[in-house]
Amino acid sequence: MRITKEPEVRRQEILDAALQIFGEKGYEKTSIADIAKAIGVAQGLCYRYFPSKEALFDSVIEQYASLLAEPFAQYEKETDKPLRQIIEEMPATIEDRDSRYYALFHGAENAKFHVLLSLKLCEKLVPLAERILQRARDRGEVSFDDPHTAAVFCVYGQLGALQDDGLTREEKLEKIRAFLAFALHL
Amino acid sequence: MRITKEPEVRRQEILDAALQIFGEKGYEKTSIADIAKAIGVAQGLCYRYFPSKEALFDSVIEQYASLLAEPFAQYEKETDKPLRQIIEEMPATIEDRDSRYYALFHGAENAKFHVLLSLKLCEKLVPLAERILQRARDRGEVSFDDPHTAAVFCVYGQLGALQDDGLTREEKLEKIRAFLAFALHL
Amino acid sequence: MRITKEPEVRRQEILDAALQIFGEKGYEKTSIADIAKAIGVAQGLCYRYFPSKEALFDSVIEQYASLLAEPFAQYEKETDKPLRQIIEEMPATIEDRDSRYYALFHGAENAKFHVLLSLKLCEKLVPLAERILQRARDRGEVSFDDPHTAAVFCVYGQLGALQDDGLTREEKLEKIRAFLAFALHL
Amino acid sequence: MRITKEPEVRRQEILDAALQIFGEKGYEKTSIADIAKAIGVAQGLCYRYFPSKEALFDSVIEQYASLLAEPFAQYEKETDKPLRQIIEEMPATIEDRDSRYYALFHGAENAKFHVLLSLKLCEKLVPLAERILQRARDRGEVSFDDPHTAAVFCVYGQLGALQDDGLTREEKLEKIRAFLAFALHL
DNA sequence: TATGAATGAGCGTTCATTCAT
DNA sequence: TATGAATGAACGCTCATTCAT
Repeated sequence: MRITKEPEVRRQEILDAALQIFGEKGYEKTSIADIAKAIGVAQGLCYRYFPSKEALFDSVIEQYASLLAEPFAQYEKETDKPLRQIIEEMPATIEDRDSRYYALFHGAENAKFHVLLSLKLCEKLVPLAERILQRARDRGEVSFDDPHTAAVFCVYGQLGALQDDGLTREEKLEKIRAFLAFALHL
Repeated sequence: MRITKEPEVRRQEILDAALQIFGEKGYEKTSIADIAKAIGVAQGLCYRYFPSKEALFDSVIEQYASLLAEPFAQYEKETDKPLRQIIEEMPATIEDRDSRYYALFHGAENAKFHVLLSLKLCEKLVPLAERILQRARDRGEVSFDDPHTAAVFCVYGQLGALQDDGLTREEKLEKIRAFLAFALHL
Repeated sequence: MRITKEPEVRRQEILDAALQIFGEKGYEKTSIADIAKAIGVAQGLCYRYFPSKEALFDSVIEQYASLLAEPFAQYEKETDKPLRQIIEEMPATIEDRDSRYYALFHGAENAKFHVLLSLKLCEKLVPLAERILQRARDRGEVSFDDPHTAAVFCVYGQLGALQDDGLTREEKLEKIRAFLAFALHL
Repeated sequence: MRITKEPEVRRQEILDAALQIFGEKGYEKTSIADIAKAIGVAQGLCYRYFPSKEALFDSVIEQYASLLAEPFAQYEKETDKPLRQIIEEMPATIEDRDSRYYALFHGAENAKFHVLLSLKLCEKLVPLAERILQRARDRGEVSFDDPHTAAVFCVYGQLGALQDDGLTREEKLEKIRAFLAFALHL
């Protein structure tokens, strides 16, 4: 039984399955056969869309980090709220979409996948955060010299705080908000 | 020709070789055979000391992160300098030892190794930074509510800033110092 | 040079080679590489057809025991001869096909293989023998209470007698016939 | 800590542990290391007592089959009861000692071990059974031509009957007794 | 007699990748 | 575009066995 689909559709199908399975089992323990089987397709077909397993993996990380960053990018583009309010709302915004896949990312097996993805996401969030901080500075809400470094600290510091064990997600977010308000002198 | 060594010595020998090679080629492209060959020993011997390749890898990360954290731990234990001065000196201190192995960590192949190691290092640095911040607060130099979260942001923010491309190491460090002084209200 | 075959054909090819080599060298001393090499095929291919070496071995035993039992199954289905005559003819019938592979089964190396196969064969022969004895009883030729146990003794006793050393095959068969006639009160 | 023992004691200690573990895990999945560890001894020591793993295995089978046969050998040497009574008592006699280790022999893993041991045991029982039948014939209780073949059928038939599934041990033994009485014309 | 670190060869297995169809 | 049998290279790992102590 041979089902033909639009190349873009097939490509996305492979990416979706790969995300799922890489997320569950990690890079090494996932085989191309696993991915192909998950969408009911011949192994060879994956190689028409991605030159190698590693390239597929990188595409997955790239695309999924973008997906996770997207709602925040939207938010950043549209908002002109005061920074204090943004900090209040931001984490919730980010997590909206995240939570859909959140379950995947906390096994023992896939810790490395999680880490790689988180870092990629940070990379994408930094310029957004930087723009927000820039505008806040332009409006006189804050007064640091270097919005880029400030953005880096905000984003990666948040990563670290979320990584931290021992608290509920909600508690972590509350602490993040409090510290950001302090550090940015709001 | 059979050379017998003290178990601890052999174990460390394996760990050292593994660090070297994992750092050069990354986890997957490194085989146990590579490591064994590097120290002129039978493959099987590695399995007397580590139950699996993954366990060996984890031990390498663990030990090397400790090694990198050690000088800073020393520094933290002995110092009672004002926070401002610590920030001035700290990065240099950390990098002393780091630089010895620094060359290993920036290939394209081993990015994942680097990332994992950095994160492990951050884990180890957070409690040290926390203690320093605590003491500074006790001395009235700073006034945040939550030294733990502050430490997390300092350490992970620094990670992000060092990860950032496009600047020399020295420039990055300068920006880190500046932002820390600002964020901690010094 | 890549030769593709029908899965069933390939599967059988592997089974045949495996029988040959397991029979010659025994389970442990046979490697999958040996089997693959014998049919000029990549090792990995064996794992498309059998999930493990042990599963392959079991399939070999199973299939070959069936093969050896088959002529006797034929015979059982068609015959309605008196029991006395069946005993006279039976061993010869069984051994027809057996002898084709007989050479394989008497090295020192493969004793275990032989034993396992023999036992499997006995398992398959018992129900056939039971049916024969049942019919003989229905015809009043014999008069035991429990045809199943009788069949078990006939089949396994024969196994023991053939296993026994020191006589030619023909002599053993003659003794088997004589004892069966006696034990069944013919 | 180095404990020296009489060679014979050590040898037996190794045999006992090997029986235990071969019985549990089967030949292949048992390593010399397992056996050595079980008695708290260095691997190398096993090689002072047995030239190879296979030799150790064979010794285990040999010795344990003898152990199992021993009570029946005793019985055979001392008894001059009528055959009918021997048949009544025999199975119980055999199983006395057997049952001590019986638990070991019915996993899926060690089926092959069980089979090999059973066959070895049969080998050892045949001459005993033969002597008993011989004496019974001398006393005029039975009247077959060939006591050897009769013994073979009795012993191996019993093996098959015990191997058979679906009945309790007690039921099997009852059927064996009944058939033997019939087959030997008692 | 006993140790246990070390060997070294090999094995089962996996899998990314290819290619004839 | 899609299949899936086939490849081939390697890899993690095991283990019987040895040997310096």
